[in-house]
Amino acid sequence: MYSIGELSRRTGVKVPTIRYYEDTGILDAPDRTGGNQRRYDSAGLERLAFIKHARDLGFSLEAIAALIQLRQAPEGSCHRADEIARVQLADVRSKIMRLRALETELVRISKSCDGQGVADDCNVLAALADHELFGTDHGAK
Amino acid sequence: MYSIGELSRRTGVKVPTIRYYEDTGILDAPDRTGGNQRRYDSAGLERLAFIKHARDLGFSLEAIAALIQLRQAPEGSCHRADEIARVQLADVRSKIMRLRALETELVRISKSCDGQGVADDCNVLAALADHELFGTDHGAK
DNA sequence: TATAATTCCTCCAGTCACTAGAGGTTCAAG
DNA sequence: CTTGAACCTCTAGTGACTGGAGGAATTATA
Repeated sequence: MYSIGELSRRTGVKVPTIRYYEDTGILDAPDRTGGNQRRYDSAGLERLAFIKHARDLGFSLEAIAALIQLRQAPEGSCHRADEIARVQLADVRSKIMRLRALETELVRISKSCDGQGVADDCNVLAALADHELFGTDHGAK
Repeated sequence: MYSIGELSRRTGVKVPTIRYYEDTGILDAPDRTGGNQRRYDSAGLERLAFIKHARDLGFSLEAIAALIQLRQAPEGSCHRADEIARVQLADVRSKIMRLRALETELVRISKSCDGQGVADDCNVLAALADHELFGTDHGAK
């Protein structure tokens, strides 16, 4: 049996976050001691590790809840789990593309500024003020 | 003079977001008509375009507020603006690296699942459950 | 066994950057 | 002068936590 702090140490999930997961229903409420403290078993530990890993991969809590549903209904189809993972992959890829464009632009901005001049003719500020310098299609989500 | 809707159309920033920017102080409160409606001049338009562009580049509103301070104190040093841009660039790069690691992992997970099996032996779920499958260093921020 | 230090409890508020809705007012066109 | 679009304020909600207050339980040490 693990206390909430022990669970936190073993999974790397902060204590208030564990309680938050319980509140939202993604983590089952564990048994309590006579003094009302949470005591987790290895199933609880496993579940939290699963959530942590999925969160680290960028899955939303909503997606994780769906994944857990699937785990608990083993006769269900794998299709949905695969779909969730593929949506997540597409999302990660689009984020990477967007960030790469930002990187290019920031490099250009930073390169043009040696940090020595006065703000009045600072290229960082000028670049930010003037859309035309690099086209305007940054807003795409 | 532009109404708030006109400003929204010209900058691509939604109306409630413009009001939100005013609330937080990042955008100056404009003059009002007799009927209490906001009317912006070209300075307001420019300022909002600046904010929009910086937001698209991933700057926080806090960082943008600092940048605006610098623009309004033209005798100040360029150094701070350059620093803010460089921090932003470093942040973008670390996000890209993290996302690339996630991409690799998600590809591996997805490839192992044809979506046809049952959840009980679905590799997506197994991969998520088992840290050991790909090492454990996903939590690095 | 007594005490001290640590960990735990609940509840509430705050973060960031918006977004949405209710209920009412003003503006511009015809 | 009427209609309908756009505007106003205010409140509350989003996601995924994070932090603090104030107090109770547990664990370690003397």
